Amino acid sequence: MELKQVEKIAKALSDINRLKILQHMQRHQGKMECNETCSLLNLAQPSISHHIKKLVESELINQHKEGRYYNYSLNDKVWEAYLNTLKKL
Amino acid sequence: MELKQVEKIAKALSDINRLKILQHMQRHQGKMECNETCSLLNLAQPSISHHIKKLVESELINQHKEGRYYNYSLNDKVWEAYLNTLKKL
DNA sequence: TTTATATATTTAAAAGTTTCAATGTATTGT
DNA sequence: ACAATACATTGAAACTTTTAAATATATAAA
Repeated sequence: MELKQVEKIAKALSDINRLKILQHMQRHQGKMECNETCSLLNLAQPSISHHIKKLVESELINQHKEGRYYNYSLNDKVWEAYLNTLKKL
Repeated sequence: MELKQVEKIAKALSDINRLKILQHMQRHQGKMECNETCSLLNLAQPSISHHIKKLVESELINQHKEGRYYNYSLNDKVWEAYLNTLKKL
């Protein structure tokens, strides 16, 4: 993976709220409701939306629309590539 | 590793210049001269100093004074813990 | 001991990030 | 169709980061 992409992913991971979002996501098999997440993190809805966007843009996670809701999944390939690039830096 | 520390390390890794510094460091067995690094990255000396400080503060690297120069080494434990925490997030 | 070299610190400007109120859009239930 | 719900976008304030000029400190070399 290029350093530019590593930078982008590290940026996505460099905020405690986004880390908590990822953790929450993982523990709920990608099912995550905005309102619930808002109260979990004590943030307003646009903030959650902004954070999720950063995670999606980093390509760490995929977003699938399911009616009114979204489901999320880790992009394992990108995730692995990030960890491997760092390991071999 | 606590999420707060993951955040700090990710922040340290979230700048292309710091990634290049780490890479350069690794490829030179931790021997790194400031001036050389300045011209490599096209940055002024205080900027390099600032970036290295962030890496040291994140505990990703150790700094050993050797006369007028510094030598650096990866803090393997912290590095591993970071990668493992993310892997198991 | 003076001078040169390597790196750190302070300060301040410019750029980027985080947050949320207000508002917009898409989907579902009545 | 209308109201309710889930989420996105815009715009602006507060805060943080990046950068470098100026200056300081530590070590080595002459």
